[in-house]
Amino acid sequence: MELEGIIGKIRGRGYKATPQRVAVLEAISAEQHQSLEGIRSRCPGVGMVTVYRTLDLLSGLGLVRRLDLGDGPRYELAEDHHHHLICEDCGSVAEFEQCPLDPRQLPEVGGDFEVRAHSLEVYGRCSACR
Amino acid sequence: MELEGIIGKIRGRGYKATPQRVAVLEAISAEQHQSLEGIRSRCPGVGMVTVYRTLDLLSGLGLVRRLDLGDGPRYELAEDHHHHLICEDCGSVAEFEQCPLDPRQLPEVGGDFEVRAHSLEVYGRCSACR
DNA sequence: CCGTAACTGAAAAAAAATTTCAATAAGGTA
DNA sequence: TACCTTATTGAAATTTTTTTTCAGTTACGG
Repeated sequence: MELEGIIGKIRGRGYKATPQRVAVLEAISAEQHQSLEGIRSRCPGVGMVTVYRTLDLLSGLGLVRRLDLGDGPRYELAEDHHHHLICEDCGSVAEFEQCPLDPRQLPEVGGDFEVRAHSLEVYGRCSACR
Repeated sequence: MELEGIIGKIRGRGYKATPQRVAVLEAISAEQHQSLEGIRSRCPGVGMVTVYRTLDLLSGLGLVRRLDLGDGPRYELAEDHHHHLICEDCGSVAEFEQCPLDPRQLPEVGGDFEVRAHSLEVYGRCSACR
């Protein structure tokens, strides 16, 4: 759990590491790609408004990623580089680490676009649904 | 413009090609990755509920893709295979055709996951913002 | 410690999405 | 062509989600 590092980044950028923000962060780190509801239920003491604002802040800082995998928005820690396998039948989401991007081609795609990050979602059917 | 083909697919699956659905389809095809508001303003005669339902239907049929590029949901025709360059400064969205995925690696990522499609978003800064 | 600017949260408001249901119309059939 | 059946539409109401407001609170540098 690298929460310490993330908290350090929050402070480093001039924001306060309040208990509420830390609680939201812990909630997010408990499980990847959670719904808002899931996050909220993991930090019941934090007001809804603060959860929204904290997610905005952390997304803006690039510490948290916001996903749309079909239903409502989902959130996850942006620490590690990984991608998603989304089952179109049951909606389950799995992750995989091995990035199938060809690194030689990525810099070319954009011309003078400065690439900073990327996000890949793979859709299909999971083994259980086959 | 391949609307005829898409309309054929709607009918082929047993759904009716109503004027409202065609109007929504034309609105979507007018510009890629539009917001709901943009689509609505391009087919003012179609009620909001019908727009929502049509987008659900077309997404379900795989004819339209739903995106989350940062702000609200966006939609585009799913005909052609392309990906997105999203500028984190100004929010502009560009497309590119050349898919940088290594096709040899993709089948392996999922184990027994059956891959049907994928979606790639590249984040960074556009040339204008540099 | 103190002071201050950043932060929180309850309530209210606004925005977005969904449900309901009576009326309508597409598209097959005779 | 007229008809019939069933899918579809849309206005209104409802529900859900997100944002705004603002008075009170707190983190943290000095």
